[in-house]
Amino acid sequence: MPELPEVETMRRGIAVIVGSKIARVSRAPCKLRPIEIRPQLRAFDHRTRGTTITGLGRAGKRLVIELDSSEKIVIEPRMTGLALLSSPPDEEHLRLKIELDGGSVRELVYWDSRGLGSVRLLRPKEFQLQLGPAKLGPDAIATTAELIRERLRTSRRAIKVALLDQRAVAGIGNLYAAEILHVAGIHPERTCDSLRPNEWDALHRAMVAVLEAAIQYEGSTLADGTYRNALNQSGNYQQHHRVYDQEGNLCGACGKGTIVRIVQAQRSTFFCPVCQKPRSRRRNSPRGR
DNA sequence: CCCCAGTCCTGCGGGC
DNA sequence: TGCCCGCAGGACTGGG
Repeated sequence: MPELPEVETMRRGIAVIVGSKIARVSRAPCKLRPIEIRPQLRAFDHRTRGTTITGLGRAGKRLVIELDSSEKIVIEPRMTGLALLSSPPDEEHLRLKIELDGGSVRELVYWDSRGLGSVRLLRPKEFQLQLGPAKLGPDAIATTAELIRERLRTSRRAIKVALLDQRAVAGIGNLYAAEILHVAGIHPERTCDSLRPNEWDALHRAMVAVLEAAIQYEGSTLADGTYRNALNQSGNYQQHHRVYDQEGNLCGACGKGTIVRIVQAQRSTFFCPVCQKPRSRRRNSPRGR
């Protein structure tokens, strides 16, 4: 599931397309339901044809292709979308082709097995509206402990749930939320308003450390094998998962706890009950007669 | 403000 | 062996 590290890997992997011209945008002959493209293909092709790709960015979990027309192509892979320069995993899930001119690669393709993703062409104003600060928080890898704390410290939501809120902080999904909280030693059910300043610091440090390590390893390719880099190669960070999908395994960090799975906001949460204790309340709870 | 359930979608694995 | 069901979840929406 592409989260920040996977999308960042995609971005780096397709960097060679900068400077190329878009020759044509076309749908691949995919028999499955077409993915969402906005505007519709005709207009999309018309508005992009002949433009030059001037840069590549990332906005949280979205890939941003900047054009010299000042418009931007925003690719949102959701669960299974991939931006590829070559050899897609198969032909039947190939959804969109962006044919290129004047560079070393002939086309950029969008492949998506479940088809939940989207490809959109946005004018500057639309981009600002849809991906601006009102909709997307600061990028998880380029923010500060103070900023995160400021945004969340009065919230009564569980910290794990809040980390998935892209308006609070952008780029974290279910997998990395679990990994980050484990490294930070914070129980996923702790409410935001219960975290102390030093815990926000620990959370921020863990966030940067986990996401940067995951980028170094080119993301996580899970058992379903869906996530791949621009050249259709697997990531390697899954070998370093401490808690995600590790239910029943011994925690590698403490060697004592067994990883458990709970459900929060209809999503699986994995954690180590030894490394991530709920805040002790013994001290202040006068109980008994 | 926040929470919850439902929605989109396909592939896979468990259970019978 | 084959079929059905439920699960995976990112982002969004509508109701409470």
